[in-house]
Order: sequence, then C-alpha cells, then structure tokens
Amino acid sequence: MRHLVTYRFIDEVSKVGSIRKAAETLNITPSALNRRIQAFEEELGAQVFERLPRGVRLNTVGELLIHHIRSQISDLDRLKSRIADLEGVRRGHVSIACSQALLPYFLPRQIAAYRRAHPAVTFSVLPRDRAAAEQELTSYRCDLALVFEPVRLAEFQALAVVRQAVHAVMAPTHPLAGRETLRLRDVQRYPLCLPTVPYGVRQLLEQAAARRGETLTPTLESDSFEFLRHYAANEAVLAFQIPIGLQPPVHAGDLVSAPVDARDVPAGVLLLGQLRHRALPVASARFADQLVTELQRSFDVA
Amino acid sequence: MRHLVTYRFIDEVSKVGSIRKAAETLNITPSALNRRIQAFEEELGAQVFERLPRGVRLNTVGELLIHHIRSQISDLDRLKSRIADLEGVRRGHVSIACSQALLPYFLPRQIAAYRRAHPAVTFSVLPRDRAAAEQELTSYRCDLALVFEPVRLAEFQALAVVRQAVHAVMAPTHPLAGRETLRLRDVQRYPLCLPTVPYGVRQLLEQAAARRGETLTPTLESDSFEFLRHYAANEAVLAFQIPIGLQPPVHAGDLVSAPVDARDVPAGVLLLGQLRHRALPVASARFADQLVTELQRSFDVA
DNA sequence: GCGAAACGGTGCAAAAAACGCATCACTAGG
DNA sequence: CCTAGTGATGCGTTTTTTGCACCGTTTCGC
Repeated sequence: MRHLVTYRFIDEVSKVGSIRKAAETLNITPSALNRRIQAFEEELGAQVFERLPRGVRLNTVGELLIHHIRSQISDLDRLKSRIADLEGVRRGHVSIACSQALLPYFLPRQIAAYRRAHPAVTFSVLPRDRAAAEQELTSYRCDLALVFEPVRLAEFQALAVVRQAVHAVMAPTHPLAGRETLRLRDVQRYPLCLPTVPYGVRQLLEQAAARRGETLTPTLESDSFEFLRHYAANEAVLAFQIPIGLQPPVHAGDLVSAPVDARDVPAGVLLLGQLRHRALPVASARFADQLVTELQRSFDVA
Repeated sequence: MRHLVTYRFIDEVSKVGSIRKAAETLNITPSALNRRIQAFEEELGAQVFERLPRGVRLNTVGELLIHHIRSQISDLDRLKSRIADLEGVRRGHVSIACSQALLPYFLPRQIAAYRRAHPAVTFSVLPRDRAAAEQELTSYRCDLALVFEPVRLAEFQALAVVRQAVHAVMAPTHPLAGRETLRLRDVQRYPLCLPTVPYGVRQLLEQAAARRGETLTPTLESDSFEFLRHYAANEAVLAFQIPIGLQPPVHAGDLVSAPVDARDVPAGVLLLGQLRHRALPVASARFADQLVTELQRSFDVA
C-alpha cells in the first residue's frame, strides 16, 4: 500500500545494511531512497540509521522503529484478510517455521486438511532449527513456529506443548529391531546417525550420555533427518526421530522404530508458538487452532 | 506524520459524516479529499464509505478500517513516546475518562504525584458517566477509564477493581449525623439528593429500594455530584457519594458522612480499565500502574 | 411544486512532491 | 596513493496532488 512504501524501504535498507544496495532491489535511485529516509528522520525528529563508512546500521531508535514497522505491515495484512473474509473470499496466507520432523507426515496432512476447507489459503513452510525458527517469528517473517525442544525466548508464546520421546529408527534386520524399548547402553553399542548439534534430538542424547559420563561419537552426522532416516535402511546403524515424524504406518517395510527408555533420555517437548502479543491474520490463527486441537488429540500434553 | 494523512482524513470524514464538512475542518478542498478517499478505496480493493444522499457513512469494511486506523495512530504515538523516552525527555500525554467522584481528591492528588516525577507529561481528564467513559475508550479518545459500577463491555479490560460502599453525606446538624452506619429505612425518612439515572450510585440505591418493594423519589436530582454535595450543606437532606470522593478530611466542618449498611445497599465496584488488547503509551501505562498500586493500597480489592 | 442548498463526482490546469542524473566528500583496503 | 564503495546534494524533469469550476442528484423549505 502506498502509504507504507517508506516503511518498506526502511525495512529493506535495515536488512541489506546499505542504501545503495537496497535501492537496487527496490528499483529506485539511491538518491531518492536516501532523501526519503532523510525526510522521514526529520519528520520523526530522530535519526533512525547510524551512518557508517561502509553503509548504514539501525540506531536504537531504529530498532524500535523496525519492530513498529513490521507490526504495522502485519496488522494491515490482517485487516485485509478480515475484509476478504467478510466478502466471502476466505483468502489468506499462512507462514510457518518448523522442525524437520514435521515435514514428512504431520504438516502435509494438516495443511491438506485445512486447504480442503479453505482452498484459497496459501502456505509457506520453512524448515528451521529451533533458534532460527524463533528468529523468523521475531522478524515477522513467520506467523507460527512448530519446533522440538525450543529455546523458549521471552518473546515466544506457547499455543500448545506436547511430549515427544526420542525414538531410535533402524532397518528391520537390525539386531535391536523388535525390542519394545531401548536402553542407552544398548544404543551405544551400535553406530549412530545423529543430527548436528543445534537440533533438539542431538541435545537430548548428548545430555543423556553426559549424565553417564560418556560422550557420543556419531558415525554419521547430517543436517537432514530425511537423509539420516534413509541411510538407516542401508546399514545396521541407529537413527533417531520423534513420534510425530514417524506417523503410522512406521515406514512399513524398510524401517522400524522403538522408543529410548525415558529413564535414560527424557522426553522432549514439541511446541507450537507465535510471537507474543502479536495478533495473527485470521487464516494463521485458525490454522493454529486446528494444529492445537490435533496435537492435543494425538499426543501427551506436557 | 505524512504517511498517515489519508488515515486521518478518513477518520475525520467518518466522524463528521460528510466529505465537504470534513474538508473544511481539514483545510483542504472537497475534491482533493474526495479523490484521496477514492484512491484509497481503489487501492484497498473495497469500498469504505457508503454514499448517501446526505453524505457518507462507514461501510462494514469501513468499521474494520476505522478501528485499524485508530489503533495504528495510537501505536505510532506509543512509538514516539518510547523514542522520546530513550532520549531522556520523558514526554507523553495521558488521557483518562472518569466518574465524578474521582474529581475532587483522588485524581488531582494522583496526577500531581505523577507529575512531580515526570513534569513533561500532560493530562486530559474527562468526566463521563460509565457508558460514555467506555465509549471514549473504544474510540481511542482515552487511554484509561476509572469508573464506578461500569457496564463492563467485552472490549473492556480491568486493571484494578476495588469495592466502594455508598455513603450518605449530610450537614453536621442533620439528625442522622454521628451515626456509624445508616439503614435504608433511616435514609428514606429524609429528603434525598440523588444523581441522575445513568450514574452508579443512583442505580445501587434504586435497586436496594426496589428489593423492599419501594421506589425513591428524589427531592433534588442533578448530573453534578459537586452540586449535590454542596447543596447538602444547606438543608437537612441526604446526598450520596463513594469513599474515594470523600477523601479525609471528610469536608471537615461543613459536611459529615456515614456508610449505608451493606445489608441494604451492597458495595459497588470502582474499576480502572483500558481497551482490551490495546498497547498503551508508556506514560499512560505507568500512570495506570501508579493508580493500581494506590487503589489496592487504599481500598478493598473486589 | 419548485427553487435553494447540500451532497459526491470529474475535467483541467497549476502547484507540489518525488525522482533521476551527475557529482561531491569521505573512508577502507590494496 | 589510488580505487571502489559509501552517503549526501544541486538541479532539471517527471509524477502526483491539489484547487477551481462545474455537473448530476437529492433533500428540504417556502
């Protein structure tokens, strides 16, 4: 909208850190952009950017302003969505950051179900580790985050919290296949396929090992749970995943799973959250409602 | 601010109900104003006003929009106030709607105390009956409302609630002067000075009388508690007020007071509130904090 | 029943704002 | 010491906004 162009410009400049670079992506001359910023600063009565030799950076005032700007833009979106709503169109867009475990089964099914009821709603799904997911929320790039073992920032508001025990995933031919539960000492006798350090599953396993005065030496390490899972079908190794990433049928045929005993590795929590005090667009709010219902129906509430 | 002029224009038009009249007060030509509105509507993709033969009126969309507009303007004020705050100026403005009982003692003292700490903060105090006070909140004309026996709309968020018994106020020469408490049957033997129907004190007394199958016939009726109180010094009548309007010394000399027994007239509630989900400017928020503390220190929390 | 007045809408020219280009002053890094 | 990159600025041009005059319509009062 026209009256927010200055805001969008400032937002872009703050991201890129340079007026000239921002001007390029905004299809505008640096001089015009520069003057818009100067005019705005004069109108506000305060500097927004500090001018550095290599570009510009947000001021203290600028930090406040940028938050305000993103909130305003998001509010306008919400208004538009409401208007579309009462004109019967039911448009909207939902942007959600999530842990990888949600990608194979849970989110596709939930989104499909939602879209059956509201076909004009579109989605963005951004796989992120837990820290990055919360970053997306605070920068207003996402409406919702669904993450395992979140860092739980103060600005994070939980909408639903469910318990998720760590499960080992292995080929049906693995010596441990068929066990009801696994103890950590069993697990440690076999080669391990672990996610990298930022991930919650890795954290929980590392902490468990540390309590026994040991460390984990992964045979295979990856950022991709999908890769780890597929690899486990090819060798007698152990991969790990949480139940929501193992929706039934549990990879019928090529893989089996068993929970790691809670005495060794306590269950982590999967958390659906939003930015505190943010009013979500209608579409996002309703999708969040659906997720909350579904999570609480299918899993243990923490 | 420049980018909000269209919003301010629309706000004014919605208040006045006519583009031409609004243009007059906005110092602009009707044609210019008209075209701004048309351009905005086109940009939004929806009509905001419905065009009537006698002017314009807000649409359903317009109702949503106007709320958004006022919220945005208020948010910008809050941002500015925060910026001024961190530049050490501590400016700000607090606008509060209140019942008349707050006018003589409580609010003057509270505002004076606040201004001793923050001399650059300015105040608006708007005496309103309880319905009007909440109207001021929903239209963003006030930040806070401090009212006796509020209607309690859904959009009203209570910050503090304290109990206030109805007290009779009379001259020291009145036959009932000196009593510890008064029963309703005592009260009814004397001429009554009552506020008009919209006020909470009147409501409580009327209800009490109705429970005894009787009605009240006021000898004197007025919108002004100040007038009623002063009149009580001149004749053997009974006026009524709540304790917060009778701060000690209780009109030492010319008036005395005594509570009406709670068995006859239950205590009403005095409520400090704001518009639900609204983020207040810093000055208003801090003043509200002060009021909450003071109310809870001095009176019974309901 | 018929003007007068008030309303929103529109064409056109003038005024104002925004813009693009060329250029300056400055800093960091080679 | 020179080059490349940065933000700032003067000036002519383009785009946007505004004011004026006027139109079609409706309502109200005489």
